[in-house]
Amino acid sequence: MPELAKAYEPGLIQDRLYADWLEKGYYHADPASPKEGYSIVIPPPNITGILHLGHVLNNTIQDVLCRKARMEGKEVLWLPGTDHAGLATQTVVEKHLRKEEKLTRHDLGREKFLSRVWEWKESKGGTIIAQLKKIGVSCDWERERFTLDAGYTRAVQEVFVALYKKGLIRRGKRMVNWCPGSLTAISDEEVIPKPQKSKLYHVRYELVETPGTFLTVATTRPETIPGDTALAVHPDDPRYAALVGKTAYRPFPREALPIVGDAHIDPKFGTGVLKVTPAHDKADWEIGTRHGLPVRDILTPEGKIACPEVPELHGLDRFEARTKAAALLAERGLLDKEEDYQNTVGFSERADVPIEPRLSEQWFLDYPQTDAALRVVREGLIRFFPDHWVKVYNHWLENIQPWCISRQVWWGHRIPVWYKTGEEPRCQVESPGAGWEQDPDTLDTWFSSWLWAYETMDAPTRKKFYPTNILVTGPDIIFLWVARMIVAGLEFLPGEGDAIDRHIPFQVVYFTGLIRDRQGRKMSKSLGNSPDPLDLIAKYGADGVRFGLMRIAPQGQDIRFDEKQIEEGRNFGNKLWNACRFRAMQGEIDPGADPAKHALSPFAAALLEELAAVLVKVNAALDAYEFSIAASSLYDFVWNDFCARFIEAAKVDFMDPASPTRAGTLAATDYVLNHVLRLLHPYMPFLTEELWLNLGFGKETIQFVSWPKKSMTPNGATPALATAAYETADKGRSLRSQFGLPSNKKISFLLAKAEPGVTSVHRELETLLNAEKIEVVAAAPERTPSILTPLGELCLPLAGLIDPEAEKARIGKELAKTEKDLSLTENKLANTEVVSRAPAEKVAEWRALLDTLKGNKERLAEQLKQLEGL
RNA sequence: GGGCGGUUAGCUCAGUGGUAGAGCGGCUCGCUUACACCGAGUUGGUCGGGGGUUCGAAUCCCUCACCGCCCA
Repeated sequence: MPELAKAYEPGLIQDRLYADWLEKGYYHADPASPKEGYSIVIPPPNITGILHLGHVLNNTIQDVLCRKARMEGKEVLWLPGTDHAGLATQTVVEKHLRKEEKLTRHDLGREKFLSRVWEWKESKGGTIIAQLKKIGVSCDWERERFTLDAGYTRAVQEVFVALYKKGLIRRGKRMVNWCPGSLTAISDEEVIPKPQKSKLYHVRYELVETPGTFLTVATTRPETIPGDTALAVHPDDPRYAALVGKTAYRPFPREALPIVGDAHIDPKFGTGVLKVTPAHDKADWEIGTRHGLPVRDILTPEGKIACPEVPELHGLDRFEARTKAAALLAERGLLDKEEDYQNTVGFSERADVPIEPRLSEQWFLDYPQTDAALRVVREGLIRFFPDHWVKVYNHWLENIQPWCISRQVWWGHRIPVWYKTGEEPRCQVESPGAGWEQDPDTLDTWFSSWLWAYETMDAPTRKKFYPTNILVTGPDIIFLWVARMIVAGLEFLPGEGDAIDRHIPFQVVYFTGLIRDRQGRKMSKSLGNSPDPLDLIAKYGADGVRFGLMRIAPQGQDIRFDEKQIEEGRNFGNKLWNACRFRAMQGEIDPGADPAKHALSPFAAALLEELAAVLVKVNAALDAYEFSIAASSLYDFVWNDFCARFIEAAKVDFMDPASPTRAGTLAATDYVLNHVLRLLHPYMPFLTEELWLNLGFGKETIQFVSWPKKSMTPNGATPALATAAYETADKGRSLRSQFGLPSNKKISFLLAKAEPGVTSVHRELETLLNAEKIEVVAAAPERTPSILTPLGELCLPLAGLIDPEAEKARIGKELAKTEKDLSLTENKLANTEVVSRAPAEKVAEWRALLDTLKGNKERLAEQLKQLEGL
């Protein structure tokens, strides 16, 4: 057996193992396999993305699930890939072009620009995939897909054509969310409302019929005044009802506007008078429609004022124009006042600029299958973890609006609609022939990723692996992606047969929490509070990062990240490494060790019981997707039960070749390590593989060794004695420390009134206490410090050395606590209400506690009495 | 405005009816032949406030406050 290094050094091991795993094709899923299938599709990261902690969390969870499934004997497909991210990628390449060559995409033209984007994609687009590999994910890389692959692209366009033919996709001139930063429409889901500090301008509109009198309007957007085509008031507003039907002058360009009565006006907002700008506000558009008002579009796509009649504003950016408009109003005596005001403004998710409601010609989809989508979740065919997301999902589907799917972007799936002068437009994938021009727009990237769960699979793969078992993603894309994928599955029926549960894209959705910084803030580039996972991996190893994150990520709760937690993950790996190393020092490991075949010490028996318990706990936790509970249970078992207690006690057997329980202790150790390595493998793939192979548990790999569901339970030995010995050691250590005796100094103890079982744990107790010897005596000598333990009265033979006053204080404190507990318990048992209503089981427990406390009280009182004599 | 989540030791969090737990940190010892990425000991909490149900509430109910997220 090769000697293990003194500390686990991940850097030396990870890359070598991962390359080996890929070379052996362990992660390639075989659709012809007779094994039960298990599948996950990765949420495709954006090709412009770089790895952040959210990816690490999300992908580690998927990896844990896949690795466990492999050990459970399933044929696992974890399908990876990337997303073309239309606008984001186009923006990155445009920026690059502008900086390097001072060119815009229009200078190059569509075709040349797109070939530049492809070049960029080939050289830079794989970054995040390479980074993902560093954390050890077990994806089937032979099936890596991209949303702009030829086949995928065709599928997206066919879906468009199919929905068009069903009449669900329509083109229309409507109010859309326009992003002046990236010059495209975006969907409602991509608009982020943000509170803004604005100003409310009170503007006076002169009444035409009664010159010299004014109507005051409160607005946050005076720059849109040139686009006003009416003023509106609530028809029942006593202040203004008489004015309905009259007219008022728009300040600039000066023109008479009708005053209309509209029940949607809130009389309590501002002055109760609204300026109506149908071209630049959704609500105003509706008012305009109701009253047949003209539409004046006074903004360019870039968000500049286009109104030559007002030369002061014409050509100005919308925000400059706002200030300028206010100044113009003030000059003309039409600005009553301006006041600070907080309102909510929609920002473009991508460009982070305020969106502009704008009338434009776009393609819209009326969602099909929304009822079915609600039903499959309501009926539990798709389960959400945590399930409170169901409400959010339902609310969205119940109030669903048409999806604006066209984008004024070049990089993406071009809309399969063709135009020719004098002909009706045609919707089809291929060009109808010469003279036909394709629609210049592309489709929303999500319009391609909603097919991801199955368009990434060929027919045999789909047959074996669709629907996928689980989707692991963030709740921030519940509408953008999750809900739409469900709709797509139900609409396009990619599964086999008629049953609806064969067509849903996944059976479970696990929503991860968000990773925040220590102050609870979102991680962001601008705050610089997002640590680079690759740095963390270099520092703590992939296993350390994985385990550290998983241990603190409770289901669906946001996580406050602290590097300390990753350090703990690394430390835990090292702990396990050293426990294994210590075992290896004791001789050959028996991979098939069976503790049942040997005489066991109480310590080995206790350990095996604890293993059995933790196994149940880990399995239950993982079945419920409670990853952090499983991880911390294993942490606790390995660190405390196995290392801190068992190994220390086992040293007696390890060092004594003649011990009758030596073989049993070694067998128990091997048996437990064998299970622990397997249980930890999904979390810590590299470390466990390295140990598995080095210790000789297996020759090939740990990755397909069976997943432990239950373990043996010992018989014969009395594990309770081990528990008593551990508790006795704790008390003794505390006692020695109170008398200032360092833990590394070998000292002697006396044990009076010893329990009969002591003999079988005597040597272990000496080891645990680091005692020279523990002498069993009939009675404790007077005037020695002592402490009550489950195995007897443990004394330090320090007669003459003790300070009677300090000792009295110590015992007194102990006695006081015991008395307090005692009276609490007594009172409880004296209360007939309690005794009659509490479960009998509890009452018995309290009675037993009462006896123990009574005994302790007597003995402590006796000790105190002895001290009184000093 | 509506909905959801949260508020437990200095920090990060467990704990869904029976005398408050872990890890980290702090403090004191210690390199005892697996591990200083370690060991031993120890210090930390009127469980956000108020009310209620109950023999008994961190835990169930009501209410308020504050923090975060989503939707309008």
